Amino acid sequence: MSRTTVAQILRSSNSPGSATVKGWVRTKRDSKAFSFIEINDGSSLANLQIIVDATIDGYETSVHSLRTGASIAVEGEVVASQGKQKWEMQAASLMVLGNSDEDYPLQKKGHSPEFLRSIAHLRPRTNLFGAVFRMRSRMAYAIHNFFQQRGFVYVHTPIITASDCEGAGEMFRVTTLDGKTLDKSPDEDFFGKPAYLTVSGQLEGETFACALSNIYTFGPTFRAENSHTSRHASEFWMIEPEMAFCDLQEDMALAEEMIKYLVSDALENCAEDLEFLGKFVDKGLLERLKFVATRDFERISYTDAVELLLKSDKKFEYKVEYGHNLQSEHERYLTEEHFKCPVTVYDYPVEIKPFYMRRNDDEKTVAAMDLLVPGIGEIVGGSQREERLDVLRANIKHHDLSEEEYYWYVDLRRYGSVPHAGFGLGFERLLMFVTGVSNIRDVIPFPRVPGSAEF
RNA sequence: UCCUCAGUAGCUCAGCGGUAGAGCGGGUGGCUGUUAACCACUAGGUCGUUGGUUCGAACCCAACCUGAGGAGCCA
Repeated sequence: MSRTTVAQILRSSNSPGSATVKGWVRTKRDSKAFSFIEINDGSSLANLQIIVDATIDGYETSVHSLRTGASIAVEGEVVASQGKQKWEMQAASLMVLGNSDEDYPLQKKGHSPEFLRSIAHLRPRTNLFGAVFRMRSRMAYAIHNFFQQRGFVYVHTPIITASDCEGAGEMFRVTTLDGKTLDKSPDEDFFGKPAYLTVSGQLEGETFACALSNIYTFGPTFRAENSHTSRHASEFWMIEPEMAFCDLQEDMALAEEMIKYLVSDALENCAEDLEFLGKFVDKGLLERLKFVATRDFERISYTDAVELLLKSDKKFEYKVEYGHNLQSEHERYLTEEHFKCPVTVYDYPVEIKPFYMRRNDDEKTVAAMDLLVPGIGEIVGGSQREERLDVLRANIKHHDLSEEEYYWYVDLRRYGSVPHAGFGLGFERLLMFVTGVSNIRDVIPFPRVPGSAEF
């Protein structure tokens, strides 16, 4: 008989009749005449309760010695439960596929996220991580839906790249030189020049936007920053749409629309997992998500934001000053205390932003934007790109970059240049926002952070 | 890179200068449909590491390691 998932059984409205389920034992309660076994196969948060009478074949040898974590296959009749769940299974036969050693580390009680991180190979078997990673999968799917429905083309930008800097942080070097040859010149290395893991697919994305109009990337990126916070990882996934014939206004509108779309999709399709997360991880989660899905976001220029911060009674650890980046505490004040909703801050001072952002007519600011959300801070960063050849060239020079290195990027401005814009969305930051999980290491299957690349 | 806090049983923690403890988990047995089941018994620890102070250190001091939180950088 083919396998029925736990989710299929639990969600059926009529009695499903006889079925075979396979999964892992979450808990077992023995009585003299029978045992209750709860199994989970990851198809849903909830477990299926199975009643095994002691009269069943092999009860003494198999069921009695069954431990938490064991994998089993059970065939039986699904019947209405006398307990608090709707359905349960009366086992006709039970097969132990693999018992679990007695030192199985997952108990039938709450564990700290730090401990679970140390057993990242087993943590998807917990309610929390099952919920988080089902949602991660759903959100990835929803991201593709969002862009595909709008006619965006999915582009795979390279993971190994030779163009350095881009102003997006420290890079990991990729090399085949070993301990003996490490002092050799990069000319003799695998690619004939220094190569790195990408920190962003944006520049390559722009080349495709300048041909296919609307594109997006969705893939891993790497930053060798030595940052120790709950919001940074060395390897993370990023979504980067890029649109030709597009200005900053349309760019901001797309970012806001996207966040709303993803939050709505989660509410619609991850109800069971969200209910769990709202109960055990973040009490205000559902309320916040519903709020974000329905309410308009705020927008404020950098200049106005600075003024607003200066006028506020709030005491900040760091001074608010025009021309400086907004500190985390400033961003959080805007989104969490002042507006109490997602806020897009736009038109930043030219000095604090990278070379490719479009200079505004005031000559003091660039057409850049950051979308801030409560609890996380910056979740999206984007800009309209500089499409004017002479201005871009001057910027490259001003930032001490080599125009030769970026000849292909400059070429886009020589052959049919168009206004274009895009943004980057940190996938894990989105997941933190949508799941209420407060540490980035708990929304990525195997986190890589400075000093740690286990599993 | 900087600042702060924490490392005691498999897990969560108490003990804070005088012979190492609890709950949960594990093992064994019992049990009336249980649901983080219940009851009884039981095994389990170089108290993160290395030095120092002391008659005596899990406890005081120093350095280091690991983890967490925050800052910066960013997504």
